[in-house]
Amino acid sequence: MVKQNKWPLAKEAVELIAGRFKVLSEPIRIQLLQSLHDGPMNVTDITRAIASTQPNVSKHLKMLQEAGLITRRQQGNTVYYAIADQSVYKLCDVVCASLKDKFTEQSGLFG
Amino acid sequence: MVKQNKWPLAKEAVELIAGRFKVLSEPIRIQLLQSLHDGPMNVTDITRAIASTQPNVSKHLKMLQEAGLITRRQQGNTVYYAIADQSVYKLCDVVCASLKDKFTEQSGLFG
DNA sequence: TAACTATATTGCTATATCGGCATATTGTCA
DNA sequence: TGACAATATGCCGATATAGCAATATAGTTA
Repeated sequence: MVKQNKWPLAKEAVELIAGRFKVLSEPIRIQLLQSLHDGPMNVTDITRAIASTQPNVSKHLKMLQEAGLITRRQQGNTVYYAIADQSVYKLCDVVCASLKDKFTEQSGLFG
Repeated sequence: MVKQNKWPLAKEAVELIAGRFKVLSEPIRIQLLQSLHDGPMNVTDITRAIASTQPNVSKHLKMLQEAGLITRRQQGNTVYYAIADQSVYKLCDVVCASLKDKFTEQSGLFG
């Protein structure tokens, strides 16, 4: 039961949709979004949380921000990022359910 | 109201999720999935429907199939592909809604 | 078997982007 | 102002993948 929008989608709409998926297509960016799930965090703490380097984290946070998925708030010389679009969690959950189904089905092949 | 799975997700789970998004991150693959929305189609018809080349269509169909999103059925010398995972439409709809919200909000900035 | 059709594969070039490193920028505080 | 801390940016080499063109493969039919 999928709520449908206008079909077929315009070419430009398709590109925007694909672009959104592209933003989410890197594990580190999924991790960043996850680390912001329970509230805003600054770059240093995020860097520790996901065990990456600060420049790399900053770079990917910027991409997420430009995509409108997170917000940036500077306070003194520390910068807090926060989730701007809760739908990303919905997307992850839908994918998780799909993957789970798939693996369950596959394991069923062996009784 | 987002149904939560186990958090934080394991590193391997994050990679699988990102991988699923990566499959959906190309406009042509979104188009392919759309063209299969109303039922199975063969490669030639799909190629016409999305105005691409046959080798390119075959390549991307293969990727979608390997990701478990579509199925392949050969009948004679024509091959029919069909949707295997309806969740992709759900994903597109969630993204569409998010994008629509974003643009609505932005247009609101101008009264 | 030969010709034909439908689909898949391979080799290629061009482009995009990742992570790492060095460094620039900006804010704070002594 | 100078030293320091937090964050951002620019450059790099390596890798991935898109689309194209040519060709291979497999099924059909005469």
